[in-house]
This record gives sequence, structure tokens and C-alpha cells, in this order.
Amino acid sequence: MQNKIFQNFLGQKGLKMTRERFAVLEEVSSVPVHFDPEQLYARIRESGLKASRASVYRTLSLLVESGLVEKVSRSGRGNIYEHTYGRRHHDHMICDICGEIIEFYSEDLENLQLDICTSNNFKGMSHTLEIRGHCENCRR
Amino acid sequence: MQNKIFQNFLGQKGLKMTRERFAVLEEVSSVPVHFDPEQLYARIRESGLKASRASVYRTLSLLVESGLVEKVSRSGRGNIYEHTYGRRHHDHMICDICGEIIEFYSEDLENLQLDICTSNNFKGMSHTLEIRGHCENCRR
DNA sequence: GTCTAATTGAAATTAAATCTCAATTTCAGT
DNA sequence: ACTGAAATTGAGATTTAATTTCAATTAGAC
Ligand SMILES: [Mn+2]
Ligand SMILES: [Mn+2]
Ligand SMILES: [Zn+2]
Ligand SMILES: [Zn+2]
Repeated sequence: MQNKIFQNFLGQKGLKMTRERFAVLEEVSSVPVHFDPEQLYARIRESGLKASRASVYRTLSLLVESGLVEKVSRSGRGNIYEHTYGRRHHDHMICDICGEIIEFYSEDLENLQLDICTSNNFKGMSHTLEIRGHCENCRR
Repeated sequence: MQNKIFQNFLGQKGLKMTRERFAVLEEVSSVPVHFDPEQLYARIRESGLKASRASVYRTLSLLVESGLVEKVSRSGRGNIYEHTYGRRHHDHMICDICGEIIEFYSEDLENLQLDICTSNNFKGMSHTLEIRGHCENCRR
């Protein structure tokens, strides 16, 4: 369970599991898959839980470091995150018109990237592929 | 020549070719391939040319729209751009340690993306693939 | 329970980018 | 070359996302 994973991660780094960090992790699990930090902060305030904006941002960084959350997008102004617990890696298509986010995964594509890294003597550790265009609905 | 292309683009939109826009385009051609707006602004100031920060940002948007410049990524906070005139599309590997940017291109990878778009009824218009990790030098 | 290092939150700060609007410039029409 | 309408500019204000500061609080090892 992600709680234990996070607690473990914190322990390894000599950090403490606080009620604020717990609140952020809790909300990360119930928020829509793709979210931004301000959204998350607003929802924490609405729910009974409490955590300051500073703690939300600070905890989000820790969650990314622990692998429970990933930074998704590099197109808009602010960052978009998604929680990854129980979900496998995938990439995204984003509709320029309606903003819909479509997730996809291709083994071939992943392998091709491994090959490219190898031939460049590069040790790839993560990647982001974002395809922008028009989704099915907006096409017309 | 990119000058004519930009002038043409502006004409189509009922916009004017000003000395400030010319200065930005001029500097975009002599700056390192990958640059950020503040860098560009600083260099314009150093050279004899003139353009305010506002104009630099405004012109950069127009250059992106015209296809002469592309947004590459967001390193930390700000955007990174590159000029594309006379260069073909490619993607990037970025070293987490030294920041080196390695360009690569793979026909197979591009085709695979086309297939993926097709099978999702998505009209892909652009994409960004960024692979992060450790470069040859930093590996060790 | 004690103690100490980690953590918190409100507010200040930073940084990138955008906006405002009076003054200036471009350029199509003549 | 002249004119005038519309586009553009720049200094500084504003917005936005995120980070920093630091006194007060808290977690958790002992
Ligand atoms: Mn996703
Ligand atoms: Mn490049
Ligand atoms: Zn759409
Ligand atoms: Zn490196």
C-alpha cells in the first residue's frame, strides 16, 4: 500500500511521517489522475484535512522522488502530475482544442527508445512523450 | 530566407514588420541553437540592436507560430526554444547532471507515433520527446 | 516523559511571463 | 511624399507558479 511505501521512503531519508504529508498523499489518491498542485491544495482545504500550500508543494516533490507521483506535462505554465501507484508507465496525447488527455503505451516505442539511448551511450532514466493535436471529438 | 518567411507570415496576419521584430529574428539566428528568452534578450541588448523584454517575448510567440522557432522543453522554470530554419525535426536527450542536450532523430520512432495516432483517431500535429538521464561523460 | 532535529505555515520573495496604455511607428491609400 | 488608421512599442505594474524564511510546533528515538 502506498502509505507504507511512502513511510519507508521517508524513513530511509531520516524524514518524518507527519499528518500534513499524510493528508497530501491521501488527497493525491482521490483527486483525478492528472492534477496540478493548486487543484490539490484546494481539495485538501475543502476536505477536512489540513496542509499549507508550502507543504503541498514540498510533499509533492517528495512523492515524485519516491516514485509514487510523476510529473506529466511540459506544455502549459504550471506542472501537471499524476499518481502512479498501481498504474504502469505510459505517455500522453493532448488535444489542443478541448484539453483532453489520452494515455497510450507501446512496447515497440519503449524498446526503440532503449535502442536510441544505447547507440548514444546515454543512460536513459525517464522520458516524457507528449503528442499534441486534435482528438476524435474535436476533429471536424 | 527566414526573413522573407517571417515577413510573409506577418503579412498574412495583417501584422507589421518592425525593427524590433527584425532584431529578435536576427538574434535568434546567431544565438546558440537552444536558448531561453532571457538569454536572447540579454544578447539583443549587448548587440547594437534594440527590443524590450516585452517585444522579445511577443516576437518569440510569433516566431513559434510561424514555424521558424520551436519550444523545446521546460528546464526547471522557464522555456527553452530552438530555431528550426534549415534544420529538420528531432527530439532530445538531456543529461540530468551536466545539462548537455543531445539531439536525435529516428524515422522508425516517428512512424510508430503516426501509427499510434491513427489507432487512436487522433490527429497528431506536433510532439515532444525528452529522454532524461546521464550522458556519456557523466556516466562513471 | 525528554530532547533534538525535522517540520510547519503565513507571509515575503523569486522568477518567468504577460498585461497596460500613452506615445510611437508602420504602411496602405492617395 | 503625405496622411491617418491601426498596429506596435516599452517601462513598469501585474500575474502566476513555486520557493524561501524563520519562529513556533511536532515527531519519534531514547
Ligand atoms: Mn497519465
Ligand atoms: Mn534541438
Ligand atoms: Zn479535443
Ligand atoms: Zn552529462
